[in-house]
Amino acid sequence: MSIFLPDPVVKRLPMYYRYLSTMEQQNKSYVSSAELSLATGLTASQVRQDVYSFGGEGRQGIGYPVSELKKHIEKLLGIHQTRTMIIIGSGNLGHALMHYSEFSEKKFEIAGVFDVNPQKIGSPIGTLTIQDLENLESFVGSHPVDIAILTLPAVHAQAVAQRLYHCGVHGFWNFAPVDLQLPKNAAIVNVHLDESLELLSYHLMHPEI
Amino acid sequence: MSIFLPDPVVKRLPMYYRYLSTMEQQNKSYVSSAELSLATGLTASQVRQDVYSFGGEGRQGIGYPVSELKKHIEKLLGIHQTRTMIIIGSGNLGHALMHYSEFSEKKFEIAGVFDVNPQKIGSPIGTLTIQDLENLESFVGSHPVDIAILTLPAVHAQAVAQRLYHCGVHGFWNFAPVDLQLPKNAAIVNVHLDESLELLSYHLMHPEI
DNA sequence: TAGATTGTTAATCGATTAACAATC
DNA sequence: TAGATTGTTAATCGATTAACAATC
Repeated sequence: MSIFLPDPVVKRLPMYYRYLSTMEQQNKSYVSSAELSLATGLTASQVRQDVYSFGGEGRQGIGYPVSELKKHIEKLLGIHQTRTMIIIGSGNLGHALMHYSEFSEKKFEIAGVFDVNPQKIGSPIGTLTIQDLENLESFVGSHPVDIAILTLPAVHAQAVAQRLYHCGVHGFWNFAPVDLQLPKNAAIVNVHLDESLELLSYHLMHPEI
Repeated sequence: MSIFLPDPVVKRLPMYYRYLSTMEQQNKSYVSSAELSLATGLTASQVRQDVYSFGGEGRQGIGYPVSELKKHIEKLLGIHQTRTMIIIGSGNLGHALMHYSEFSEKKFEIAGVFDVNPQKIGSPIGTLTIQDLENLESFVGSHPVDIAILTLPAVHAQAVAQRLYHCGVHGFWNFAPVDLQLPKNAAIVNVHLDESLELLSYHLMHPEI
């Protein structure tokens, strides 16, 4: 198992995983780099280089075994194991993610939802009850939590992230429009929706040929 | 105004814009590449190279004028003008984006919401009413629409995107876990939440040092 | 003037692409 | 065997970093 993977390769792993999942459902047993090239928009050469770099194995003259390669990527991504998540902030986005059905299929489970608004604390959300953010440390102390989903206002994100880090939560899926400053062993992935939309605006201004 | 900007630079524009906005609010008039380096995590050299490449101007010995640089990026991104959007799919994510308050402040307006579910059609959503997807073409024909937000099931995304493209909508903010195949003058930005979460899982598996 | 910081070219680094031998 | 396609090294391309002259 390779120690180091370049960041561009890592970022492409989920996409490979998605196409391989689709192909597996279609009972496709082997896929060539040429076919993956067509699906992903990458060059066939890059597909081969990627698979080579992350240690996947194919059969010359035949292609890559779909299920096997999928399982290999699954392990690299660590999505063969179940992850426990909590949601911080029960606003619109928090609610949407609470009910986002893709998660359960993919072994990501939501174990708690927290808010500071007294109006919301105690009210039901899915099969759970919104808890007071005051209880964060005690909850995390008694339940294993892998990932915190941050859907709270930007001004509070950094402080809450620090509290989470200090009680042992090292994974952050951050929807607040700020960059979190945490020790480098924290795993942070940002979903900056405002920036994403601004990027779309740019491409509308500057369409390709 | 530069004709071509490399993709990595374009992707950093929204981040520069965010930091410059914050600094403007703090009444900071000039910012150096060293300060931007600290904030963004990029090197000062890269900040200067970026600004140089997208045609921003600073003052030697002083730094970059915050408001001026912000306005410059604003124009590049095209977010000085108002954009009209419609939402396709009034599920959890569609609802959340409908109420996402960041938009209105930033000149992105939602003009319509569409669904195929007869139970939902006709019911209110914010200040609007959910419309039948059948009415898509007639609505777009009589209202200017810049961007379609796709929050519908993956299996229907491609077909609806094609309908939209053919009636003149060329901007797609795609939340469905598929890659859309459209003519290359279409502007597509994907928000693949499942892939984003899988990437986080990878980083949890392989923390930095 | 001295100090600070940009503007801009050149050097370096790393990612992508090309090529083709290996082999199924 | 002939054809197809991977595995792997080398070449190329482009992005980042370094350097320093220009100038505020």
